Amino acid sequence: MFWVDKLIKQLDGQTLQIVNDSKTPSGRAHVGALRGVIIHDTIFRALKEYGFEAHYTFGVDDYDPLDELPYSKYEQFQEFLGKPLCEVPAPDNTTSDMADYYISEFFSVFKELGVQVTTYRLRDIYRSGQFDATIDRILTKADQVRDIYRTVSGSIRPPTWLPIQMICEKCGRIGTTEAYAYDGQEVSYHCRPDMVTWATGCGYKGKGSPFSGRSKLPWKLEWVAKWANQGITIEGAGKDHNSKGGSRDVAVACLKQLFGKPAPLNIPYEFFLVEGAKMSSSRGIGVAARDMADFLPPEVLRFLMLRSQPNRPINFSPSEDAIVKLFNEFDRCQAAISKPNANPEILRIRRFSQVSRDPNAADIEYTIPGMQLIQALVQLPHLDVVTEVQRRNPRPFTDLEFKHLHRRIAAVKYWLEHYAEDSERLELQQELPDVASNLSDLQKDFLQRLSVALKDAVWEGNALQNLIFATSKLVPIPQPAAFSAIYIVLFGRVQGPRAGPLFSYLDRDFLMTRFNLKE
RNA sequence: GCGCUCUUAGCUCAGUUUGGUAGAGCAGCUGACUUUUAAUCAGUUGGUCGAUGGUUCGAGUCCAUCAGGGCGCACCA
Repeated sequence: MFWVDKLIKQLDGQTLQIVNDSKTPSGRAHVGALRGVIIHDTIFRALKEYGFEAHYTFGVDDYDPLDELPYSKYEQFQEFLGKPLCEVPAPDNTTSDMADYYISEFFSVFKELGVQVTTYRLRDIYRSGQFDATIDRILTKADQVRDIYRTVSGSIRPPTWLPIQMICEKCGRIGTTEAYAYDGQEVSYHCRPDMVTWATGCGYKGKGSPFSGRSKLPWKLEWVAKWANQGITIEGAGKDHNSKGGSRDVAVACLKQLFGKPAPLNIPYEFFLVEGAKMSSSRGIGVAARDMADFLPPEVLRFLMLRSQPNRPINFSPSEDAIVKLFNEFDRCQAAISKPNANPEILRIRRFSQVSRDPNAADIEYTIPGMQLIQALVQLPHLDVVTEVQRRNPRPFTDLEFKHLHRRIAAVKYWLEHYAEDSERLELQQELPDVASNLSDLQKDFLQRLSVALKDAVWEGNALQNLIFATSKLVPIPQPAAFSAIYIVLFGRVQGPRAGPLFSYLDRDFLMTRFNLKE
């Protein structure tokens, strides 16, 4: 059974389900951040399918302090370290602030993936006072919070420690203030220069109201506040939160003890890993969510994210083999739609991979050529890929198929430009490659005969393919050796696209010259 | 140090919650398609389920211990 169906079976009968997720917009969102998004979206879609009244909300944690510079080139942002992200200017001033800048890019991916969420910004929540009552309760019961910290996570807080971060009214920093007293109205705090290593407080000591956006809860308590205030019933988290005594445990304990509410259903999920760091740098991989969405078609990206069970890590590799396999598996999954006895789990995966939120959407039935073929055709110069694949297809493509075909072609081009190793490229060599000198005499003889035979050949794929076989018999030469000879002189590698059709796309004189090694 | 997770066919993984004769896809192999490519179709090989011990009429499944892999947390979110 598909993991999401199992998950929903565990739910109690409560009809209203609120699924929540969040992200701190402190830099370009990594592709791994999409895993949680897709997991929650899949749960959300499935809930509606099962007849629950479901909502999917997504919080932008833009009141968090800037605790590192997104890129070293932004050294001019040094002075903003410690200030709320929504108070830091955007790197290029295209948007009002840094938080908005980064989350906008992330949300643009949501849209393409068909992820529909109700978004909210923590700055608005705090400033509008929606958290005020919760903050008061937490501050009033700070002793219980300290106790939970001690018993659950084993961290000892001084008796004066308060779970609140005031915004320094002098320097505007939020990450450098230490609160030490609350009288029910105002919080006393100290903006300490040595509070954290990544930012320097101004030294101001002050006292002020923690309400209406003048303070922020630390992460663990902020989580509690969201759960308590918004009635969240389902929220998974990456394994970084799910260690014993980690933030999740502390938050759940606080929610129960301070607010008497049950913990939302957790879905602990593993990370999405992109092939080892060494490989990624050598391939110059951009692993931002935006980059991955530019590469993979949306339904393939969804497929990649949700076909693995949440508790399993996903290892993504942009190697040719891995990419071809990914698309092939997606195509098999796609083909299952029209098979009468298809594996039901495969059908579930396919359903939730589709971009459209409508489970009965008509736009999921299409069949387009596989990745190998498109990869080969895209790399042949002066060839209109769409025309060529249409010519081979038994029936005319539908508009929907054209759309997906174009998207797949774009994926191949993106892969070639950003990820492909030289050895993975299929480049028609302008000159005879050096490796051709390693050809055996038999292979050379074969190419020579082929060159002559091509002179009067019918220039059509199957006819050419047959000509190749016939020529190899004349030499005679084992066929694998014959084919690799062809690929070596054309591409400098031992394999390639189906030779007959390939020839038909190429110029007769060019091939005759290339195969005539004696020249 | 604390904790999570994984180990099942060559590869990627289902199956473990509620024990009952080992599964899928790919690869491989065989055959077909008037001839073998990173094509199509049909068929098919292949696993003492990481190790040891225990519970049981019966263990991939439950319990304990061990080994190996991956990862997280340690007062950041």
